Amino acid sequence: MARYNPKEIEPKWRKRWEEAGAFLTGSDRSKPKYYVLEMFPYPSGRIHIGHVRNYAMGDVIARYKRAKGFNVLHPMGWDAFGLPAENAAMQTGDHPETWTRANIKAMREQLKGMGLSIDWGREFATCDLGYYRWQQLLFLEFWKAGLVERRMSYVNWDPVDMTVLANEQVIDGKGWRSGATVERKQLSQWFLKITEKAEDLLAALDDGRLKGWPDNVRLMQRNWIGKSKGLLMKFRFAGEMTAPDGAREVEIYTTRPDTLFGASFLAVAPDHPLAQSYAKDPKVAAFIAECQKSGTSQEAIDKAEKKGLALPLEVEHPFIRGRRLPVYIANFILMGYGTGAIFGCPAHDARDHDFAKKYRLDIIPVVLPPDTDPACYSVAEAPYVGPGTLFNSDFLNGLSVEAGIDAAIARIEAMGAGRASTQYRLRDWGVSRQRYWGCPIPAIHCEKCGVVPVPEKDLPVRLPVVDASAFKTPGNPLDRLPEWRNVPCPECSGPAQRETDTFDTFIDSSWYFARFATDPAAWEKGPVNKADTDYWLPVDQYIGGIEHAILHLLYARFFTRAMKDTGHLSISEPFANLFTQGMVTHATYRDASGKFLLPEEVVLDGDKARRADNGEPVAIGPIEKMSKSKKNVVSPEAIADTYGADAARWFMLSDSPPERDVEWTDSGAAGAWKLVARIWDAVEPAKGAIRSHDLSRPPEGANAELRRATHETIKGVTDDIEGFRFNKAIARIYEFLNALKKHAQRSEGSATDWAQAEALCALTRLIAPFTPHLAEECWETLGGAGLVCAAPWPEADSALLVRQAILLPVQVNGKRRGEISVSPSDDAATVEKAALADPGVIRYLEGVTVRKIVVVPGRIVNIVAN
RNA sequence: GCGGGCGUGGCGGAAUUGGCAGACGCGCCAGACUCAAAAUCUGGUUCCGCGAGGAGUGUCGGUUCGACCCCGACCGCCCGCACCA
Repeated sequence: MARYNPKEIEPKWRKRWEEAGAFLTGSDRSKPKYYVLEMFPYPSGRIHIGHVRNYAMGDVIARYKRAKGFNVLHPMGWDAFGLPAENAAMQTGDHPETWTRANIKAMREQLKGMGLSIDWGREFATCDLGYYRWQQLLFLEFWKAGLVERRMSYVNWDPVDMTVLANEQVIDGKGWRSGATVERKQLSQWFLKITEKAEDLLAALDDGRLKGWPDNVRLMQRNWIGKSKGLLMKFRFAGEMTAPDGAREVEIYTTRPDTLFGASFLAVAPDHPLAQSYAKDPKVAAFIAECQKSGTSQEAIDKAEKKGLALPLEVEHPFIRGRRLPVYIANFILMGYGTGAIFGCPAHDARDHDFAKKYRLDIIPVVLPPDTDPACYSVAEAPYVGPGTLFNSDFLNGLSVEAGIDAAIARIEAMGAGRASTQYRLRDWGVSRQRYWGCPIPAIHCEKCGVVPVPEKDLPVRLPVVDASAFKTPGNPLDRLPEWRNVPCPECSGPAQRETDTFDTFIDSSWYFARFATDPAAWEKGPVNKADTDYWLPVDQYIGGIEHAILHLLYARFFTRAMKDTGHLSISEPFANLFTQGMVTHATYRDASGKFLLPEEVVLDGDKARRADNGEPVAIGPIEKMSKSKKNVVSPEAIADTYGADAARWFMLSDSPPERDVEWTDSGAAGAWKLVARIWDAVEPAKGAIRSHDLSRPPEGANAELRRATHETIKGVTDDIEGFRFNKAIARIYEFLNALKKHAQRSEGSATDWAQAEALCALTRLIAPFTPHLAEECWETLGGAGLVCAAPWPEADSALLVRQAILLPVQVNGKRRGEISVSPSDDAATVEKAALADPGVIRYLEGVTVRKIVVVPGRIVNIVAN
C-alpha cells in the first residue's frame, strides 16, 4: 500500500486549485452570496498557531458554503501600519516599510502553505498608498459631515525621552525605555465623534440587527457605551462663598439621586475649572500636578489610591436646610464623564466609601436591603450597592431605588436646581498618533486660516520616505522633515505646515471589509464601489479573537455608519454574524536575566524547565495569550513540515470548542497525522469505488448499519459546521471511521461493496473543508469527477435516520438501576410497565412503596419510591 | 478597581441545553504481528473497593422526581479597559 506523502500531495493540489482558479470570487450574482471574513493579521513576521486556528475555521466555513452552492467571497490582507514596525526599526535599523513588506511576503507564503481557499486577487495591505489614500478622502468627507473635531486630550508623556508613549509602553507607571515616571500631558488632537452615533450603536445591539452576535459581546458593548439616565444638578456654595473665578455653584452629574440624603461630600476632577481656579494656591497646584503623574489608562486611574484635597469651600445640601458638604479635588473623578464633578454617597458606592474612610467623612446609609432589620444594618465596613428601600431620606422614605430616583429628579426639577439627563460612558474616538508608521492625516495648519483640510485634488498625502536612522531618535520623524512639513496654505497660500500626526491603526481596520468587497478593477476609482458592496455586504460570517470584542468591532460599526452618511455604503451594521474564537495560550519562559525565551529554546523536565542550549534553569511564567513580546508563540511550520498542512489544520480544530481558549501542547499533533493516514488507508484500497455506488439495492444487515452511520454522520457534521462545533464534527468523523472499520471486518473482504463506496464518498466530501488536500487525493482515487472543492455537499437521507427501538435508562430515586428497550411510539403507560418489570429495577423496589413515576419520552424513566 | 468569560478523568474535551457524567482524541496499561524495534491492529483505562457497592463535574449552600446545566455566596484562572493589534 502506498504511504500517504503530504510533502508531494499537498503542493500538487494547491497547484491544481490555482490553475483551476477554484477560489476566485465568482461573478454570478444570481447565486446566493456568502462573505466569510477572518480578522486580517498584523504582519508580525510569522504566522503562529492562533492564526492557523482562526483561518482554518474561516476556511471550513468558506469551503462548506461553496459546497452548499453559495457564491463565496473569502479574501485576505494585512493590517500593516502600527507600532511594532517602528520598534523593529529602533532595534534592527530596518525601515518600517522594509520590515513590514518582508514580513508580509513571508507570512503570505506560510498562509498559502495552509491550503486556505482564499481569493488572493483581492489582497492588499493597509500601508499600500492605494488603500490609505482613500482613507484620507473618507476622513475629509467625515469632516465635512461634522463627524470630526479637534480638541485637547491627554497623552502619556515620557519626560526623559520627550515623547508620547502608547499605554503598552507604560509599565508600572514608567516609560519602557527611559524608566522615567510617566506624566499626563495635554495635546490638541483629532477626534471622530462616535458619541453622535452612541444611541444607534446601542439600539442595534437589541433590535435584531445583531442577532447573529454572541450575547457576551453585545453585553460588553452595551456596558462600554454605558448609557445612564441620571440627574444634572447644581450645588450652591454655602453662605456668600465664591470661587476665585467668581463661580457661586458647581454642577454635578449623578445616576443615583435617590441617595442624596446620604451625600457627605462633593468631588471634582483635577482638571475641572473649579479645581483650576484654585491653582494659584501652591498646595492645590501641587496636588493637581501629582494627579497628572500617572498614565492615562482607565486601569491605572482606577487602581491608584483614592486621594483628595479639600478646597476652602462648602456647598448647601439641596434638601436639608443648614447641612453643608465639603468640596474636594479627587484623583478618581474623570473630567470626561458627566460634568467632571460628583456628590459622594459613601454608604452606597465603593469608591466613595474608600474615600470617606480615608478622610473620615460621614457614611450615612439610606438604602435598606430587602428583609433587613435597620437596627442590625451597617455600611461601616462595606458599601451596599444593591436594590432596596430608601430610609433616613425624608420624602423618599419607603420608596424603592428606582422610584426614589424618579422622585428625587422630580423634586430637584421643581426646585429649578437641575434636570434629568442621559449620559454615555462612551467617549469620542481619539485618532491622532504622534508616530510615523501610519496614514498621514490630511490637514494643514495655517497661522492665519487655522486648521485647513488638504484639498481633495491634492490627495493623497503620501507618507514620505525617511532614512531608517531617523528612528534611533525618540519622537516622530515627521516632525523633523521641514521639506515635507512646510507647505503653502491651500486657502491663503501663506506659509503653513502639514499635520504630522498619523491615524490610529484602528481606522485602517474599520473599513477593510468594504474594500475587500469591491472588485479590484474599481480600486483606482474610489474607496469602495457601491454596486459591489451592495451585493456583498454585510459580511455574513466574521471570525476573530474575543480580545477584539469591544474596540475594533465598535469602531468598525461606527465607521460603517459614517460611510453610510457620506453615501459610500447602504448598511449600518457591517457584520451580520460574528464568531469570537478563544485565544491560543501558552506558558511564558524567562531565563535568569529575565529575558523571555521561545518554547523551542526550552526543555521541560517534569514541572521544571531548562534552557535547551546550556541547561541553565528557566522560570516558568503564567499561561497567557500568545504574543510576540512575550515570546510564548509556537510556529505551526514544524507541524506542517512533519505532518503536512492538513494535519496542522485538523489538529487546531479538534478537541477544543472554538470559542474557548486553548493551551497549546505538543502532544496530539501526531494524533492528527494518524487520522490522515487512517483515512488514506481506508480509501486507497477502494480505488474507483464511486462506480459501484449503486443505491438501488435495499440495505440489510451490515450494509443497513453502515448506511445509517453514513447518513447520521452527514447530518451530524453538517449541523456541527453550521453551529461552529468543529471539535464535535471531528469527533463524529472519528466515530464514523470506527464504524467503517467494523463494517469492513464484518462484511469479509469485498472492499468495494456499495454501502462502503457510499460511505467513502460521503467521508471524502465531509473532510474536504477540514483536510482539503487529503480530500482531493481521496476523491481522485475513488473516481470522483472534477475537484472535490467544487463538488456539492452530501445530503442526509432522513428515512435512514429513523430507529425502531431505543434503549431507555431507568432510575430509582435518581440512580440508574436498569435499562429497557422501547419503541419511540410507545405511550407512557407501556413504558412504565416495562420499567417496573426490569429485573435491575425490581431489586431496588423491594420493601419500598412507589410514589411517582416520571417518564420523559425518549430520554429517561425515574421511579420515586420510599 | 470596573466590565466580560472560564473551571468536568493523567491531559484536550463530550453530555441532544434540566434527563445514563466521561462520547471522540491524546497519554498510559495489556495483548497480536515482529529475531527485535518503530509503525499498525485488538482490548482496557474517573476514583475508592477483591467484591456487592459507594463517591464524583473548583468550594459551600439552595431549587427540583432528577443539577456539569438553574439560583446565592466564595475560591482560582483568562480577556478587555479607549495610544498593542
